[in-house]
Amino acid sequence: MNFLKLIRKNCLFDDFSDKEINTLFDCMKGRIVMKSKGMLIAKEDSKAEEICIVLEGTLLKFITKLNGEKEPVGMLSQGEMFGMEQFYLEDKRIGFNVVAASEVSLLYLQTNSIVTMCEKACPCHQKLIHKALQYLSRRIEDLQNNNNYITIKGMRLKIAQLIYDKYLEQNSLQLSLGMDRNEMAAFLNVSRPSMSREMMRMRDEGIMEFWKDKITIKNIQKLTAIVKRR
Amino acid sequence: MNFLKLIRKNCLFDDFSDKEINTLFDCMKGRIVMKSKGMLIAKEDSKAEEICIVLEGTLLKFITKLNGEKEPVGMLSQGEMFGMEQFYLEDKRIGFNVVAASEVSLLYLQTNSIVTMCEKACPCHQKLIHKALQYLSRRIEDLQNNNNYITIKGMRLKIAQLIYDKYLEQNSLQLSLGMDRNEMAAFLNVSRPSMSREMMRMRDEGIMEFWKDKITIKNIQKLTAIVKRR
DNA sequence: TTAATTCTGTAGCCTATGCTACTATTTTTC
DNA sequence: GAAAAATAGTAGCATAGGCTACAGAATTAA
Repeated sequence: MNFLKLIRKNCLFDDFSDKEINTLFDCMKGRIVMKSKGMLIAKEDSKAEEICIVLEGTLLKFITKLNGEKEPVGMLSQGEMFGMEQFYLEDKRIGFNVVAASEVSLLYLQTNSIVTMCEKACPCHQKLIHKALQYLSRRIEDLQNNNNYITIKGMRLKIAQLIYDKYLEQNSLQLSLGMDRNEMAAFLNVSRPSMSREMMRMRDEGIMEFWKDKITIKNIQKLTAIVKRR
Repeated sequence: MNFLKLIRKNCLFDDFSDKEINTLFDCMKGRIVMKSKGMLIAKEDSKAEEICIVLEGTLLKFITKLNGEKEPVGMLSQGEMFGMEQFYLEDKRIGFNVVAASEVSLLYLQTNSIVTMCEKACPCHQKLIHKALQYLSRRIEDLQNNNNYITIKGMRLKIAQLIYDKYLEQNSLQLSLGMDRNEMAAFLNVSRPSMSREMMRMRDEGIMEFWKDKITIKNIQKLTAIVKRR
């Protein structure tokens, strides 16, 4: 797949013309880097001076806990990026490690030039700034929503809400969670066996069926009933 | 207190000159509005077209739950604002109600003009954009930190971490929480009696003393010991 | 000052959930 | 295709913490 198609997977660049992208690429001192699986992309206390956009492959974010254990805190797939929100902070500290989960190609762009580039205030300049503000705003919204799952009281409610949201998102009674049980438990901030136990109960009550990360909602009324009264 | 001093309490404007502020005020179609205690400032499903900065007084944010109950979700004091992060979202929906908790004076500014104003790319334009990006980034950081408390397992750990953070922040063994027990419990996402119970235990063990929202750390070693091994 | 209301601490009960195994199944590796 | 490593379900026990209810302080209102 060609470079222009790839870069448009990223939300900052999704509606720029070929010409504009080339201009921006120069403006922002773009450079493309390939890394192989397992390589360290960024250390958690390094400073963000560039945005890093995933063109191909997957990155893994993790932090090192005080006891030395590594805790995964998310992943970045095609089109996603990191380094933007840190750049504008006092210390620019990234706060997590990034490692390649597969063969990856990455695009680095100077974050700095988002604000300072092209003194003539070219039209793509404005659009890019708007996109940047949009991106950060969405991150805020996401975080506020993520809080939601963690804040929700009750195992059944957490599970139901997650499935219900995926149902709305994928608009189908057959949905894919996109994570395994461990990840799901971590995401909901509960223990895996307890979660499993409750999922089995819900299956027994005919609310849903599941196999690995595929869920089939069998009784949408019951599911909505659980979700609605929170 | 004069207008210029007041507007500089807001993080977007904290290092602009008088002249620049006046320019921006015109550019962004600034208008100042007074409201009295109890008045509704914004409804939760209205659209953000302007930023609203608190010049004087305090605003209260709350959401209406499905059962009709009002749940407070934060407050805005002098210099703080709302409406910015929502403006760049698809639907611009604010998502919470805002009501005046006291006599207030508010400054409204057209969010739109942050990106589009002064085609000549005047210097204050760039600075303002940078400030906006900074503000949003800080919000992200804040949210990520708030998650922390909620994610922490164990009553004692939650309490200890909160107090420890306040200790670092206020740099004194005698500190002020700035919230009552109910707010604190809500903030840590636990029940008030359970929290109280644990606080009493910690007092009995000589870790701390407290009276209302004032805490005195009696044994900082013990406190750090709790916090350090998470 | 008294009354009303809002905070805080206390007690006791009970359930939801964490945790530790262990097993069965599936996927990966070589 | 056998062995190894993930992944998922099950069971049982221990307990942290939720909830209700009440009492005493302290603050606010009248």
